[in-house]
Amino acid sequence: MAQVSIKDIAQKVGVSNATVSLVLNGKEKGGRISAEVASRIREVAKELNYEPNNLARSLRVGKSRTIGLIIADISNNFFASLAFYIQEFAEKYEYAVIITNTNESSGKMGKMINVLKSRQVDGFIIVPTEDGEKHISELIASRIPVVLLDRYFPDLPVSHVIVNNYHASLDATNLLINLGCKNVALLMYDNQLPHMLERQKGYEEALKKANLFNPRLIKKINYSLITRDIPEAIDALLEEEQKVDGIFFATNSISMLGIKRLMELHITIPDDMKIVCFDKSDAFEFSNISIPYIQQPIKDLGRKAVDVLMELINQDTSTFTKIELFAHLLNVPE
Amino acid sequence: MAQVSIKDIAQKVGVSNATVSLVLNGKEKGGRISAEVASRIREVAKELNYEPNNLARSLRVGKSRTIGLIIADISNNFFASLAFYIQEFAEKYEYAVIITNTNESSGKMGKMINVLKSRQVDGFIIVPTEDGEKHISELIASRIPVVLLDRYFPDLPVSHVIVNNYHASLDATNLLINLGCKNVALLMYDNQLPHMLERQKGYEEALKKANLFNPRLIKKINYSLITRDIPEAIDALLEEEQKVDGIFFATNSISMLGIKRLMELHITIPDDMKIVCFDKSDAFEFSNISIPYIQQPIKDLGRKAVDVLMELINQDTSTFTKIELFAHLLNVPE
DNA sequence: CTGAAAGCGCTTACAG
DNA sequence: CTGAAAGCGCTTACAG
Repeated sequence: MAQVSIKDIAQKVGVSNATVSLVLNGKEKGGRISAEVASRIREVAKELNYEPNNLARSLRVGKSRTIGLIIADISNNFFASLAFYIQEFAEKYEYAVIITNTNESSGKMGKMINVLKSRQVDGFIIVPTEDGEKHISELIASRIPVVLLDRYFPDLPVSHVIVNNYHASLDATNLLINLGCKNVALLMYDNQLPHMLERQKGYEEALKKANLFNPRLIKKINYSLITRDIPEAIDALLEEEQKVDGIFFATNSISMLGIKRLMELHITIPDDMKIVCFDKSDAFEFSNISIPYIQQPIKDLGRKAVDVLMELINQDTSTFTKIELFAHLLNVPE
Repeated sequence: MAQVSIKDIAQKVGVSNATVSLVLNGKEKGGRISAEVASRIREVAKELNYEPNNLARSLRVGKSRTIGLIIADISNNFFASLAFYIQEFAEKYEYAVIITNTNESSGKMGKMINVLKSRQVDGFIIVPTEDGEKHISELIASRIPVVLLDRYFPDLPVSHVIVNNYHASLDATNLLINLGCKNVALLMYDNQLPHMLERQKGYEEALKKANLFNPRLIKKINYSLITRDIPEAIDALLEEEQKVDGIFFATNSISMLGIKRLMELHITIPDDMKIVCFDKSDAFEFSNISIPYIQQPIKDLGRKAVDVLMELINQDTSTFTKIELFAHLLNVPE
């Protein structure tokens, strides 16, 4: 509407648009603008309640100071916190964040990439979905800075910030073994994403080393059928000949429903069944049992993702940075 | 970088920019462009992998197709879901959403309003903070469409979408009364936001009608000191002469810590203490007791907020719409 | 040292 | 009916 522009200020003060722009951007040093003119410009700008139009600026300078964030499942607490921190850190760089959600659909991820591209985001932070490798590699080809977060594709020449899932899972499984479990199960998602496979690998190696590995105890859950698959998996495990005495839940969404099922069946944790979870659930607060879990450094993940992206945007090189953070076990019984 | 523009297509096909723009926007009907030219343009656009620059478009048409969403506390599950739905519905209108968080600070809310304004958002959806009335009224004065969500300021001429907090709280308190509670406490935040005061009012009226009102049983929590104030409040209630037998928790963040405290003290729910909560917490899933709670229609709140804002944006009137939805009690014991 | 002009990529009112 | 031109608000390279 009655948007005040640089032109209005220039007119009122009686100088050129350029001079106004220079002063308002603090670039007066080069073109030694008289102090009076400068202060007069600032005065009028305030008086007219001038606010710069970032759209125009972006169009001109070719940078939008906007990050496109694509999250696989924003209803998951872990990702929601991640989004929160990314926003906080981006703000420090004076970047805005457009958050979108794919609901684990690679088709939607592709669509979101295009939406955000057409809005001229300067870079992407993406938690990719399964089968999304093609979309990511196309994005890379278009030479827009990208950082993958939490999940990654080992073969793609792209920066990422992840947690060492293998080690975390190794530790978690070893904890159950050290607590005396002989038949340790794994509930994980049935997908081919490397981070999930590495959680499986950590689990397997720990058990193999202890001579306790039994492939029958790995249950794979279909993401879109969790409310059906998880109780079924738990029930199946309880019917195993070798009494299952430990479970490693590979994600917090799985642990949520898994623990719920155990409680429904009146199985006492940790007496009848010892468990370890990947990520904390809010729900832990509530229960009076202390459940060991793998704590990912969410804040650091967010910070690093933003830092790496900013480097990519600013130095305009085509190198890539791979960052791996370590997760730690919490609530370990003494 | 090698961004393909309308000009490139025009040049290659040998027509004007205008023609290309018309065709690509499906506005060929007016200016009867020959079918061959149209299809040739589309062909070349695809071939060059053309993607429109929305920034330029926005600058020209004066609409950014972007909503600024300002949330008071994104770490709260209720608001996170709200943000999620708003995004989903905005997408249907081909609007993007820039989500920002104020952490309940009105100073930050003011800052965020300016950041989003300079990015030329077409409208705002805001969950305002306490003491934020001035910022909101300034925003209204600048004639940008605004919808307040979940919270509101009764005196301000601005659209809002809220839940009838009074009725919900009346129902919740009556439930406790009907279950036989004689001394019903309220844990609420210590602020002057109308939605909070209405929750208090519903609580009070129900108890007054039943001749059970006792102002000593209202405990006000300082938002930034919840981990200290909530256990203290619970402990104080338990020392009341008249044995407190029911508690109404006015928000899910309060209920989370409140229930945790009760469990630490080994107070059995609902035998020793009956409770009702405003909003569901994920944590409920976990516990094997069924806790009655007020379910707000989160999805509808999000949908309505977007619908109202879109109307405001499109019809450019200065009327305002006040929408009130009803919440319902769930998990009510028979 | 400083102002006038060009141009970012798009759309639309207007002249031919 | 269609193309050439203007202009959204800004910044910056360039001429004076």
